Amino acid sequence: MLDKKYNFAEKEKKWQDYWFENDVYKFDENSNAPKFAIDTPPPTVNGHIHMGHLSSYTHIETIARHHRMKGENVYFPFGFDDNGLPTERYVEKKIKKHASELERQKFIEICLDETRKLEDEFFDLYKSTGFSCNLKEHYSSISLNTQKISQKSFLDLYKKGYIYQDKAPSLWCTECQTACAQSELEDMDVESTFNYLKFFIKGKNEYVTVATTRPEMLCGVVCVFINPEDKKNAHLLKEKLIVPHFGFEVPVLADELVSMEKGSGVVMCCTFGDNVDKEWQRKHNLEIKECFTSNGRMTALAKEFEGLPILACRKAVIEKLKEEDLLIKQENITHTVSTHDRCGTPVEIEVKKQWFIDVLSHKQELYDAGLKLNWHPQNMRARYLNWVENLSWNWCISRQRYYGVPFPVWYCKKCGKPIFADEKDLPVDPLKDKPHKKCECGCGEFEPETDVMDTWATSSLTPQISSDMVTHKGLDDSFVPFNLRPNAHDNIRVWDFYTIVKSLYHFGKLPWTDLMISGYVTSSDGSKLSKSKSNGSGSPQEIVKNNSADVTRYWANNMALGKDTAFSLFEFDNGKKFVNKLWNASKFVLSFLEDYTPKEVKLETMDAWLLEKYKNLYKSFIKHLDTYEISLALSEVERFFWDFCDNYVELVKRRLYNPNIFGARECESAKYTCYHVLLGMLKMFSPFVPHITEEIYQSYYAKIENKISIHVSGYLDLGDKVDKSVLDKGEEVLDIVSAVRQFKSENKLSLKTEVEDITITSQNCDFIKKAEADLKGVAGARKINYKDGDFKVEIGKVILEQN
RNA sequence: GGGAGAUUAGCUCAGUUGGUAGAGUACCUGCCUUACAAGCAGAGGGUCAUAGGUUCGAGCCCUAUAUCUCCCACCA
Repeated sequence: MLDKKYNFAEKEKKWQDYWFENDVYKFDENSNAPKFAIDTPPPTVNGHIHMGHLSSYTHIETIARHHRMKGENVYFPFGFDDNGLPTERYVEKKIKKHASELERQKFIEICLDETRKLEDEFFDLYKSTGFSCNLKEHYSSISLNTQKISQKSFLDLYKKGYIYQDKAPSLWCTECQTACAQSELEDMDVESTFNYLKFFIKGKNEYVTVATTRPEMLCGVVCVFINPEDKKNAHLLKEKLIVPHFGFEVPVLADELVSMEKGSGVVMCCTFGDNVDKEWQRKHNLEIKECFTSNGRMTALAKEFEGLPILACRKAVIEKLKEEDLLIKQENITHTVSTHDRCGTPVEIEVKKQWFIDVLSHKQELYDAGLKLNWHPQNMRARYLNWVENLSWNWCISRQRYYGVPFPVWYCKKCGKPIFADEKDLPVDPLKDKPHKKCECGCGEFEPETDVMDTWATSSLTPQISSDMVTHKGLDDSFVPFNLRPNAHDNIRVWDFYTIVKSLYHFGKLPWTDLMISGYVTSSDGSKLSKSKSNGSGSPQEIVKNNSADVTRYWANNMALGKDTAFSLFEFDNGKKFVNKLWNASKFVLSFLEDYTPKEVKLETMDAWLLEKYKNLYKSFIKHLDTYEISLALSEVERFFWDFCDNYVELVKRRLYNPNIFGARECESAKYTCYHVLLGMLKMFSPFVPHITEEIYQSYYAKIENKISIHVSGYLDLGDKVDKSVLDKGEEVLDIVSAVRQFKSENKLSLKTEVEDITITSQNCDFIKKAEADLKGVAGARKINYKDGDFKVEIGKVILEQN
């Protein structure tokens, strides 16, 4: 017997411990069942988790449970992305110090320590939400084993010619003082001024107007461009121009990228103010002039402005130009600048020696990969393709930082050639370890590579890192392709893209077959939730604790796939009601099944109808979950469930209570139906609300089915041939019930009020007659008359209660 | 500038092969019905953004338009 009230706090904890202790969700390496491998997103350990993460993980969770219920051998690993800049930034903020202020080793130790604390918090939340990933073992992107895999990947791609080192322009963050990748850029609107400056023509008292938003870069101007079609300014090509204030001269060149309409139609070029400068530098082989130091100060080029931060210098230069009457006018504008997603600082372009993975020469291959993968929802494919089409930088994987996977590389002190570590020695830390061989030039002394790898250079290997926990094969493709890569849409251009790159380059294979892309949870005002801003409505820990894991999961599972949803606790009410109803309905139904053993019986009409309806539901339920339509699957089974409660149970409860009146076989038929349909529903609900379904299952069905848990008990498939005519005719019986209820409601009568008779006009009287006993009961009718014709229900005389 | 999505009841949103507009919630009217008042029954409430088109038939397909959100590009 189930308790009168369901105590979620007690039960949820109980089952979480039970699942954990009994390894209910363990992946079976020796199983012959079809494998379903999930490339679980390792959360970035850089702050506290929010409802967005929780909802996205719930979706993954539900899919994992679904496949387990289908009898598949589900590989659902668990890990943390705890290396790299995100973590460093988190730690820097926390200790209020820049990494460069500490000794390298000390800083790394603090990072390790802080991530461990956060990881404990993540772990507790995963467990208390009932996640069925393997909680007993997890990978970490900073562990030595991961470093080994990551370094091996580096060596392999270098050997295959995908990785190169070059002194080339790369994106630079002056705040984090490191190179970054195109995928780490974020747009930001900034108030700025468009400054129209006088560039005098050498030897003449004439000037050309040049407009710029970056006057502080005047010291780095290398030339001025006009459009080759620009007849008005064509004469300038023969002239030299004098850079305002700084006074040096630069040539005028022509390039079709210059827009004649923008600004004054004449543009100054520095190396490097933006992307176009980068292209011009290459195309016209321009001199490289560095205006900024790596921490965002002006270099000696800026003369008296040397040492000033970029923005301060801009102000100072503008003042100077005003004084010298070189500034014609200023326009206030709002323009978009690219900023670093980790700190919000506008990025600059710097020329430094960096390691790159070539993606630009494989665009087509990468594009085609996007076409071959199954995206759910489908429109997310466009985002990937759009990203690949617009790639303009190779993937810079070196970071001038500290807490990350080191490059397995040294440089010869004499000739400067890189020396690579031997695979068998991995992982290596070039700062501590030394190469075992001499350089080709005969020199035996080396400088270590001090850069570390971009965190994505490692997390793009999650299929290998996670499967290594089972295969112990390291960088290996025996688990590839995984069945599913799930993540939110912000990661398409980052994690998804990079994982595809690595898998194609290493193995020539796609890393997975399917992607499931979740939307964002936004705060109630529509803004994005973030780990640093606290604009959510409480921490996930509190929400789960106050509302139960099942209700929280129910909420998350109702989000349409790929769509952003505003968070609102109000939406939790549905889940609370649902859980309560499921408990009460199960309690009621099971109270009739205490000594029941299921056996075949000739079914009553409405019982047969419900079973047909179940079969119909089952088919579409499986279809929805197989295609990751979680919310549709849930809403369908839920609709069936409420219908079961309000209509079917009402129809048969008298039969269940009174076998002596309705007949033993008739009662048995209802029991048979209740037994199977409730079991089937619990199993279907189990991926969504795992705790309450387990509690109900364990209190009754587990013994009969002899299963350790509902979650590995398999769905209840009653066959897929559905008799559509039975479905329709059964609905007509419900229409009769509905008509009687309406009559009573309109006449303000209690539903149990009895009536003398009802007269049913229908073309299905033969069918309805077979359900007469149930119908009489629920309608409170003493007699039923039948007529052939178009559907109509007439209610006879009301029998008033006799006291 | 390129792309994706949204626009359906007062509110939040479903609606996946084109076939009489749905749910929850709110409001209203009833009902203590041998599970559930965190419940049950019933009622009202919609030119499915706008304008055209295809079709016997369009919320759904096509073409424009409007408003909003997001991604990308531009960012002299």
